[in-house]
This record gives sequence, structure tokens and C-alpha cells, in this order.
Amino acid sequence: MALTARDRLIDAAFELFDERGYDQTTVDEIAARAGAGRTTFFRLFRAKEDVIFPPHEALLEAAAARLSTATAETAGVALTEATAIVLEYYLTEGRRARIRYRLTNAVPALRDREVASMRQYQRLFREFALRWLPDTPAARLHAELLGNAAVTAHNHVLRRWLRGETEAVRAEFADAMAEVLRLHAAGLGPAPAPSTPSPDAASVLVLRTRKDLDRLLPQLERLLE
Amino acid sequence: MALTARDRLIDAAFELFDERGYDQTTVDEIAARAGAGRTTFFRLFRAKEDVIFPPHEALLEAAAARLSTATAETAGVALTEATAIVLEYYLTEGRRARIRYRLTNAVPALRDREVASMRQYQRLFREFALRWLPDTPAARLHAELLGNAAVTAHNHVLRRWLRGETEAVRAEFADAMAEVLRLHAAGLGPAPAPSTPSPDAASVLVLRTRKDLDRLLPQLERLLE
DNA sequence: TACAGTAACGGTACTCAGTTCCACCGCGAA
DNA sequence: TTCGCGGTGGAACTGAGTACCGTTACTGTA
Repeated sequence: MALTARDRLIDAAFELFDERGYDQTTVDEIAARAGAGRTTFFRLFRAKEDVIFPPHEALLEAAAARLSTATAETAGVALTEATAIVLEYYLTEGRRARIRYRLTNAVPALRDREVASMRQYQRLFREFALRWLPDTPAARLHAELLGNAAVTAHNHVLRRWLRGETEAVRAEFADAMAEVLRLHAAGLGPAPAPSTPSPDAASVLVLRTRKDLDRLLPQLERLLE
Repeated sequence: MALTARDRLIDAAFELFDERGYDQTTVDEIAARAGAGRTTFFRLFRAKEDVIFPPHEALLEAAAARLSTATAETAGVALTEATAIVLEYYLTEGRRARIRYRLTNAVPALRDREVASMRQYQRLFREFALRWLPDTPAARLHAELLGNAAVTAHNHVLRRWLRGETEAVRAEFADAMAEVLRLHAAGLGPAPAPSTPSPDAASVLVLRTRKDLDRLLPQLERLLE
């Protein structure tokens, strides 16, 4: 099966933006290289900028679906994993994520769009946090802070990876989210301090191979003594 | 002294946007009502959107100036007051702040611009927080979280005021910033919360006791094989 | 096979934001 | 007066985004 027009347009856009830069590329040129018409481009993408951004609608839906299964006890894990869905998408993008990162740093319009799209996730997470909180002004502030903190942790770790500062993205993200949840522990759900970690907590470990475990075990035993 | 062309353009823009809406108003119409030319508009404002937004450059400078006087002991107060400078500007705007709030809620392009401009403050506050923190990955995350939290607290309270949900903006903002600083106390300045464990690997693995490790180890080994 | 309905496609022309170039005006200095 | 010179506005241009419309390709139906 041949690539869809949508895929061809995305390919063409990344190629051209990478070669000449964003402002130096017109929508006509993208459409031409993709063998499509201008009209088709704007039917498939609301604006020129949209062609290089992740499918945030789909990611938002996936994240919302993950959140919908949470209980008060697993809220922290759910938030972590919902955020991880977005992170995983970026990780699968490889080369494109790097091109986009360079472009968003260079072109103000793209950076603005990127920043603005984060707002959607913040809202989703805020509404999620509000489920477990009383309807008070203080709680609404807490919910907003937590939602923004989750997105901040995500972006922070993602940017480190995009800059080549780390390979252990998933581990760092788990660390960052754990820290976020610890900071906001007072405001969300039952405090994680008590000695019964939920069974889902294992998913936060981000150990991928047996070697990871061997490496971490000595540290763990020392810390837990 | 007559109003400057800049002031007349701002007045005209608020009037027209308020009367007809943002998309239904062209730059030519704004310039015409202000008795100026199109060229003058674009010399004074980089884009159509900019004409209704606060002078963020000046506010950023003022905030930075306030921050520059801080010591490690007064960092929290400095951050609060620097953020308050921005809040105070909005409070002096009165009617215009309300018009802008309605417009930014209705017009995606304006909301995006508004969100993007917040990023400047986040960066300023992050750099400020980094002054008092060691140069470690964990500290950089803390700095970013704190910077974003300060902006979040500001926006949260400001929006409540814009929606008419409160008159006690300054008091609520002080409360919110106090809460933010309390949450991030572990990461900034002298910690008022004594017994908080430092963020280590231990906080990620929700293991709290040696017994937890013994219990989970068999499962882990099985999973990782 | 022919035909009708429908959905996607692509071309054309339009509006308007933003840029560039240039001519003009007022004003102070030599 | 004449020479700059900063501020101004007009005119033309590029390109994003929209509206309209004719054409093509793919369905199901007779």
C-alpha cells in the first residue's frame, strides 16, 4: 500500500524544512514535493505549522483513556503513565523529533505553537487531579500546579534527551514524576509516605533488563537499611 | 500633549476588537481609526496580536531587577514580589484586561500568544532559582518546576480575578505563592520542612523498607528475565 | 455494463498579515 | 537656502489561509 497523502506531506515538509528552513519553504513547495495540491494540504492540516507536530488530539485521547481507569490510590501512577504515553510517542519519532526540536528553537511561530499545545495536557491533568480533591480554591490551585508540574517534568526530561544530554530518558522521567508527586503529595490523594506502596508502583521502576537490576540492587539495599 | 501614535493605535485596536471581534478587524481599520498609516502600525508593533498585549519586555526587566537584589535568605520573597510586579500591571489595566481576557478565550491565535509569553517569565524564574541551587540534574528540574509554579500561581489568581470570582487578588496571590514556596521548600533556600527525605533513587522506587525489597525482588527478577 | 451518489482531490481567485521599497514632510544645523 | 535625518505613509509584493467549483475515483444499484 502506498503512503497516504498525509504521510507524503509530512515527509515532504520535514525534508524541506530541514533543507531550507521553515520560513524559506512555502506550502506550495511542500504540496508539490508530496505530489499533492495546495487544497489537500489545508484539508489535512489546519495550518502550515501543524504538519510537523505530533498528533496531539490522539495523544490526548490516549492519555485521557489511561487516566479514566485510575482510582484514588493509583492516581499518581496513572498520571505518570498517562504522561509517559506522550513521552513514548516522541521517543519513537527518532530523527524527526530532533529536526522539530531544532526548528522550534529557531522559529518563534513554531515554539509558540509547541508551548500552546502543552496547555491541553495541563488542562487534562488538572481536571484529573480535581477528581480526587475537594472543590475548594486551594485545591483548584493544587490541581493546576500538579498538572503543570507533570507537563514540566515531561518537557524537562524530553529536552534533555533531545539535546543528547541523556540516554536514560525513561528512568529520568520516572525520577522526575516521582519527585513531582512527592512535592504535591500533600495535595493529592493519600500521602505516599505510608509504608504500603500500591502494586502498580512497580511500573515506575523502569528497569528494563536484568542488568539494570543487578546494577541497582547494591544501592537499594544500602538505602533501605 | 497629544497621545502618541502608539497610544492611539492601542486605543483603536481595543475599541474595534471589542466592537467587532479580532478576526473581523483588519490592521488597516485600526490604523485608519487611529489616524495613522499601516506602515506606522507595523513599525510600532511586530504583529497584529501584539497591540493588545502588556509590555512584557518592560515587565520582564522590572521583574529581573527585583530578583537581582535577592540573597539566598530572601529568594522566596524576591520571587513573590517579582511575580507581583506582573500581577500589579494587570490590575492597573482595568477594563482592558477584561476585554483581552474575553478575546484570548475566544481567539486561538491570541491564546497561543498569551501562553507563549508566559514562557519568558518561566525562564527568568528558572534561572533565578538556579542561582541558589547546585548544578545537578535534580536541581535543574526543581528550578524549572519552581519557575513554572510561580507563573501558574500568578495566572491562577489573575484568572480568578478576571472572571470576577474574587476581589482579594493580592491576598490570594500571597497565599498561592506561599503555598508554592512551601511545596518547593525542599529545593529552594533554607528548608522549613525538616524531616523530608532528600530526593534519591529511593523515592522513585516506592520501596520504603528493606522488607519491601525482599518482597518485590522475586517478582522483579521474574519480570526482567 | 451503465448509472447515480458521494467523497476526496486540485485548480482559481480572493482576503489579509507582514515585508520591502520609496517618496514625502518637518525640523534643526551649517 | 540647502543638506541631512528621523518619522511617516503610500504602493506593490509574498505567502498563509479560505471559499468556490469542476473533476476524478470509488462505492452501491439496476
